[in-house]
Amino acid sequence: MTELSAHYDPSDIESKWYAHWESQGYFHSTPDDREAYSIVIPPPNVTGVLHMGHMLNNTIQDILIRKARLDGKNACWVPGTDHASIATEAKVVRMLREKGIKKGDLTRDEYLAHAWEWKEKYGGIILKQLRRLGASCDWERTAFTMDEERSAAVLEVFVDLYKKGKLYRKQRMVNWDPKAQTVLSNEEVIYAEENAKIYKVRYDLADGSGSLVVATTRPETIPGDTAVAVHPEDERYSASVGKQLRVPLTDRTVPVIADDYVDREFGTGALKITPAHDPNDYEIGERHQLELRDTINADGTMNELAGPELAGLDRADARKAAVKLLEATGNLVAADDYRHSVGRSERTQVPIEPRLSLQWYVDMETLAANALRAVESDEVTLHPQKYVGVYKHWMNNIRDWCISRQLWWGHRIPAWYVSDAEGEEKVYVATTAAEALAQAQGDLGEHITADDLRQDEDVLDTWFSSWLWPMSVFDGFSTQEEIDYYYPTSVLVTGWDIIFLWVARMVMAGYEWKEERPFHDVYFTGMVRDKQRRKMSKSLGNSPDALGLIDEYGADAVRFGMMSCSPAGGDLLFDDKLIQNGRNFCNKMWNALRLIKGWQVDDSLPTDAGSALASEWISASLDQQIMQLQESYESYRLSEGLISLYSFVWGEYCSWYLEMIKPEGAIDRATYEHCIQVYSRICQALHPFMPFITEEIWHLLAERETDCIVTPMSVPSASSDILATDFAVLKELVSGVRELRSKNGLKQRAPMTLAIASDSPHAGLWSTDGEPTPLYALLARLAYVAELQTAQVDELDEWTVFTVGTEKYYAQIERKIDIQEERKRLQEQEQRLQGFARGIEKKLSNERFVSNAPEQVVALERKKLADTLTKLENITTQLAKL
RNA sequence: GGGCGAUUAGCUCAGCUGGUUCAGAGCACCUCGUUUACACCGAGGGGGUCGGGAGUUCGAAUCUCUCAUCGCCCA
Repeated sequence: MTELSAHYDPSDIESKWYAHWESQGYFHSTPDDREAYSIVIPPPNVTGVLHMGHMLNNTIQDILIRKARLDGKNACWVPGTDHASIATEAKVVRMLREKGIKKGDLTRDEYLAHAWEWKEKYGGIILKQLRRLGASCDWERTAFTMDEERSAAVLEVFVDLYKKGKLYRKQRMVNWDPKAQTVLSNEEVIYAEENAKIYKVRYDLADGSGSLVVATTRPETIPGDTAVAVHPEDERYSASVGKQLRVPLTDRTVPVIADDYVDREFGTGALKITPAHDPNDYEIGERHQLELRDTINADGTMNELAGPELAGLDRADARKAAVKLLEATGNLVAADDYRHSVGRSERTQVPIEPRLSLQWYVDMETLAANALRAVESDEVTLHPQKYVGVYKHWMNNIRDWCISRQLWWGHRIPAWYVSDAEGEEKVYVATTAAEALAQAQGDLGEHITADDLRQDEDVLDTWFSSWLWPMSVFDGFSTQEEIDYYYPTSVLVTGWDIIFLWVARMVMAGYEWKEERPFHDVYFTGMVRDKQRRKMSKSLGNSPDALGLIDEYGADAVRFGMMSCSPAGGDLLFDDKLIQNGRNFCNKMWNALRLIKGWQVDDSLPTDAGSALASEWISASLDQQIMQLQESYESYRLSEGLISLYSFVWGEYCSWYLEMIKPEGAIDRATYEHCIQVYSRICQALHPFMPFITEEIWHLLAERETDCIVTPMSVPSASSDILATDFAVLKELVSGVRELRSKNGLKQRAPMTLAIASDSPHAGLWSTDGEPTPLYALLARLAYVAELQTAQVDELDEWTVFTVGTEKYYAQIERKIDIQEERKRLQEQEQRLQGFARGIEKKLSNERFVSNAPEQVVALERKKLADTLTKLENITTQLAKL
């Protein structure tokens, strides 16, 4: 076991253990008698590749699932992907274009065949990549939102909502993406300030009595105008209200109407109303029963209603053309620079076109009420809590959910349309065409055939399948066994940016179909950003290559780096430095292993008292550490837990304990075994965070039958800290001696003789009845102390004095210290302590403090004061000696 | 315009229900060190009065108000 290399090399070790764990079936779960602990993965897009956000998110899930496994629970982490309608459609269309195929030339079925082919070939790469990270998913359960079970669930839910009257179809103003030719949800529209022009256009009154000037950023929509609105109290225009205006570029006239929506300060105070192309105008149009003139086609080109000059032009070109025409007719009064917020499609980046469209909606009222109550009553707990406010605000201002998308890739809406005898359209909603036909026949007569039924062309919003995910992955809509066992899931780990799109909707669905929350806790991760706080994005190119990082530093190092700096809900400002810390930590642990494995064990050696005491202390200290870690888990403070473990391993175990027991020659059996036992427990505690290196060290420490990943860790319920204070003094004294050497230019290992006043309360720590204590043995070893004398203070005049807490220690050394510096340092310290003492004195002389504050607090203040006064005395002594 | 949240060392952040020696960590910084686990290291050190102001309290980084700055969400 002497051939361990000086540096830890993760590459082979990581692949070796992942394969081993998988072959042992540790990740697979089936219901049994144990308590279930389940997590469903936030399904990444099937088109996705691993990026920093996924790594952070999935590391957290893996930590929680591994911890549950170590706690002896039946841990089940279900992986999968979602079909990502828009993103996948974009990829497939591009692939087809490269092959010279236009989507428009294909039938729906032909197109879908290509899409599935693409999905089988390239989709779900990300699931393979997650293995590199160490993700212990139950791969046998891998689900896809468009596979058979999940699709069946979607259709069933759609039909159910329809039967309950919670679905409706309505003409509404929607966010239309003319490039993708689909509706977008508000969340898929990104608003940003952009430079544009605002045009002032003159509209003449039809009776020739004058004109109004209207301000608009969209002159191309003028042919769609059906009114001009002014504020009812705007005196500038009160005479014009009710009159007709000639619409420029057309031969139509429209009325001037009064509506208090109009902002008198904005533009000219006269607003052209285009109900078919602006959501606000649409509402005004409804109030005033205005005509809808739709002048723009689905693909963003102008139609014949826009007039012969504009028809056929794209929106942007039409705007330029309209400006030219307005100039020609003399109606253009001004064109000023203007900065305003423009909404663009998250996917295609083109400006959103507000468009009237017949869409399916979910009535959210009752759904939202349940979801609101769940969070308010803490049935579903959000971490961190600050998102509760955001969540409630949204739930209280809920809007109906538009679920149809004008795409082919996705779940086709299970609604069939038939025209009845009067030519009126009838809708039949059913999970199958046959059922819909039966309904239609029952309703309209046996003469109706399958050919008369026309299925809705649209598919459902991808979120309409993901909101069922915690139920559908357990096939909860057709079988009971698994869902009864695994549902509700334990925790959901996701980004706060999809709190409405996904989290809230899952809560709604849970109560709607299982009458139960989908998860107990929600852990929101922050966004991964770069050092300048910019979001990681492909276009900025500021995102490191996730797999590249794993290749370079190892998965454990990457996991450590990300987790060490990611409080719940807080952003992670990514820096390679973080990952390097992780690598350094791995190396530290590796070298601790090398040290231990390099020791010769001599069974004939007795255990010395110092080592025995050190072992007792480190075990108690680890107990404490593990209890603290447990609390960190319970409150989802994973970063905190990891950091404190890290400090324990590096600081307490390596820097103090291993140095305390490090033998000159061979080591005794008991100390050796103890040190290995403690290290093994460390491996278990650290395993969820850094699974690979802990498994490796676990097996190198000792021959074992079991793997670290499945060896339950005992969590102490209480631990003794009686040794803690003694060891705190020991450490302080060791540091004090080291500082003394450092300041006096002495070699760290030069033997030194110390003394302590015989009446010092510390005296008993180092010797009893003239015999050195075990603690002294550790002091001698760590600080290279040759002797510690107990003497009367007046015998120590020639010695150098230094302090440990409130106690004076003396050292027999040759001073080489910079006296000026030291005096300055001590005087500064003196001043600070004097100020501190004054503060406490003031507090203690305040009668109200003494009578109101708890006894303990007052006693503590008294002790603080006494200690401070002692320290001041010590400083006086030290100064006098200089 | 409405809502949510933030402001603690050079940087990134802890500090939970106000009180355990005038605020902790990691990184960065400074000094020293390469005699056998680790320079992906060891030892030591410097650095902040908790955004400004007011208030509640015996006592506030921690509670309240206010101002300022920033971020996010929604209009």
